Amino acid sequence: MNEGSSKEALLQSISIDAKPQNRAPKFCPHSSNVSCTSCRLNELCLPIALNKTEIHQLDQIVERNRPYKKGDHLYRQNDKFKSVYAVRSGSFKSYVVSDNGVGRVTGFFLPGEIIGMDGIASTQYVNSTQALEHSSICEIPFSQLEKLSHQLPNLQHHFFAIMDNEIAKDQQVHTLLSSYTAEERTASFLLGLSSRFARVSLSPVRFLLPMTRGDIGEYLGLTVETVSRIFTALQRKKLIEVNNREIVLLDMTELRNIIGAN
Amino acid sequence: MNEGSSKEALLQSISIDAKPQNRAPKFCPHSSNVSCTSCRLNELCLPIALNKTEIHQLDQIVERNRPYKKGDHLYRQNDKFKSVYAVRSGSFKSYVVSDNGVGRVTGFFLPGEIIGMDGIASTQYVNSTQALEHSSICEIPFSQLEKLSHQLPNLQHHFFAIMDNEIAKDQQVHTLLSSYTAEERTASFLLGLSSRFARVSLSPVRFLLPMTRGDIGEYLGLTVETVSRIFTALQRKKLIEVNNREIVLLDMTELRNIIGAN
DNA sequence: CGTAGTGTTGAATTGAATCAAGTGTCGTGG
DNA sequence: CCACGACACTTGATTCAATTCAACACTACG
Repeated sequence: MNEGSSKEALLQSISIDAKPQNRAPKFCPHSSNVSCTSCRLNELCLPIALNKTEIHQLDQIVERNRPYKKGDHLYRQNDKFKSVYAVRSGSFKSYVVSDNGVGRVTGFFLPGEIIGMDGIASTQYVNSTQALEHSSICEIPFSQLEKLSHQLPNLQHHFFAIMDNEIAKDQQVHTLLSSYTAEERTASFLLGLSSRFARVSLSPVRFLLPMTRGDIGEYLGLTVETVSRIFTALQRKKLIEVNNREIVLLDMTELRNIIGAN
Repeated sequence: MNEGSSKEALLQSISIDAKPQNRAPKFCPHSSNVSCTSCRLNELCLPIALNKTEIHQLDQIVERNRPYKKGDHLYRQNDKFKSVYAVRSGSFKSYVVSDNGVGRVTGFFLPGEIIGMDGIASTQYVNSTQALEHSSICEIPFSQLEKLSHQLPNLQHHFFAIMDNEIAKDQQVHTLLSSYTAEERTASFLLGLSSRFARVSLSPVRFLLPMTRGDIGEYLGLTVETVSRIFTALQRKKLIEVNNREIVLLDMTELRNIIGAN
């Protein structure tokens, strides 16, 4: 249905760093961009649970790098661990490549989400992470974050919580992979994306996939072909509508039932 | 081969709280048991990276509960999050049960390992955790651990690292489940156990499985039947020897090749 | 405009699940 | 101390979901 236009609209809505507002840096004159205080994501990101003064302190250690373009690496497997990153706009994927060249996608990251927490233990990153589209991030040198955490109990607690969410998320994936069928995995994946888009005030029923079918397959433990087939199957059942990267969730209830049935 | 005796020997060696030593409490008079300082696991557990004074402070907040017997729960899904636990002896499994009654094992825990870090974020445990055999644990009230972490940078850092290991471990499982065959998963599982036993100075080639085939299956995303079949297949190939719960790894190199081949 | 990357669809194959029947093991109570 | 019952494990036959192999269409970018 009226292809071009709806697609454009979507493309706009999905791109977080849209147009107008958030230019002028306020608290971080050395930065080319918004401070944590004025960042629209501060309700989701590290600043959550911090008061004004505390956020200001956090601001001091955040480095706002140049934008990354599609395919650019944030870091690579075995690089020395140095920072964690908060996605400001765009999206990223983490992946590992085993010796024999088989790749596996370990995660996708949307705005407001934290990247790079693997590596704290080992002092090296265990994943590679690259941008899926034009994206921008905030870099937070971990040693400084750690130091600041001593002074700000809220920050320490919050950071524990973030890491813990990571664990919880991984365990959900564990469940997903160990007992779900291809259809259940795919439905669950779409619903997961949906609520993550909702978190950043994007439509939970209409969005563009930033990743390829191949990426999805490597993440869900399925082949490209299977992912593609499931998409068409779900479309045939009128649960979703697919046009290339554009997804419309037509029947969230029924999608949830697919998983709930398990 | 000479069943009874070898099995007894194993049973002894696997049971961490063996016999002689570690009785008399040293630093913790209120405890019925050893202090962190004198605990044989202190090289693996939380005290790592702490100095004597710091360990003593940690000691103050550790509660050494009565032993748990097989099937006893440490906590259940949705219980209010209160503590993390360090396994002193024995073993535990974590699991979730979905609405329809299908269970999934989310992890196994051996001596020196930390249980209960799910829940920090949500304030409720997301798993249930129960003893697989007679076991004892150290309970560490999290609020106090958090407070102490402010004072002891080493502890904070170490705890970050522990959580991070948890993440790394989950990601390995992710890989395992998303692209490995039943045989690869099983081989990987056995090798994983092997090195965890080695960590606590038990034989890495000869050990007793504390869990059932069913547990293994629920953990690896396989059925009981498949796990059983793979065990016999690996035995036929002379890579392992199986007698009920007793496992002997005959050819670790070849077991690693099974995985490496992927 | 052409080429590489991305996505779809079909047919054949296969690895693991399911169904089914049976043996082995352990803990409990008589 | 033995017998019983519940649970744990094994093995075989069949089925089925997802992979593999193969061919082709679409899209997007230099």
